[in-house]
Amino acid sequence: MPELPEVESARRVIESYALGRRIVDVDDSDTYECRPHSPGQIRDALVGRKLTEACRRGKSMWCLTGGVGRSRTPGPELGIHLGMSGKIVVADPNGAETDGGDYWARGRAAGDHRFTRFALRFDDGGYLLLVDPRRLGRVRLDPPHEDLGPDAQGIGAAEFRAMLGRSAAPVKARLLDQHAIAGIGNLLADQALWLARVSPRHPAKELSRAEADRLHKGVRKAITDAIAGGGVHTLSVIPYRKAGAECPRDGAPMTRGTVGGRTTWWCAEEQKL
DNA sequence: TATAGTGTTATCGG
DNA sequence: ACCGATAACACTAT
Repeated sequence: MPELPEVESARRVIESYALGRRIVDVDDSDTYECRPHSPGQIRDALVGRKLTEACRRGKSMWCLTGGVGRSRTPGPELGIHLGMSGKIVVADPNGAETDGGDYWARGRAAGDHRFTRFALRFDDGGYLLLVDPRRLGRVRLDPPHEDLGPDAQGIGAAEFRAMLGRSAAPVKARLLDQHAIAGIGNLLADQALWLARVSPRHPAKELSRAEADRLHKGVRKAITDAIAGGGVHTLSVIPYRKAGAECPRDGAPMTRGTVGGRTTWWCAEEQKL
């Protein structure tokens, strides 16, 4: 689920609804989601503070925190990664919930907290939840962010070409490498490659200048479209990632394969090596 | 019942 | 040490 567009939606939910509310309790008892912290460690670090800012780079989020009481000394950062199935839910004092969009809403009734793995409770009675069925998400204090590449949403053409660099890996694998460029996931990569008419298996370092620039534009457009549409599942080629589907541009059969360790669909007619 | 999956990372071989 | 490929992680949906 969450790729850059979904994480950005979640960040905006936190920014709009969770900042400035005093934290009075924290449920950090899920030792898998909160590792390497021990239960109570995150609670002890956050109780009495407020979230003051919601930040994002690629698929990683973190919140800045203020001092306890009137103290000017800021608290630790609260890092949140949504993993494969995570979603942020914020509730107002009346318990009315807001989340980052409809990407996980299907089949999951609001108010079902079976999969809540982490929770902040505010002094007004509202709360912030991380709901994550697969438990591949992460919550941690003071997460490192310097190991991420430039954010895919704002990257420039020259920086994008430099990122492709001399990598011999298939270009899709390079797009998925968060150290090289942060925020692109499996579906965003397939959409961007399809928009640019570039084969996912094309070695990154062998792309022509024109191909690299088309791909850069494809990445930017895919992200913009996904944020506007409500998630990566709304991107135009995604419905054609299935057996028997035909490319919506030229009608050629869609090809399935594994690239960069992930299931990949592309139009072999338009996206040639 | 078996398999795939919108992510990350430890591990292994080159 | 770097690079790339693969398995593993936890759990649901098909």
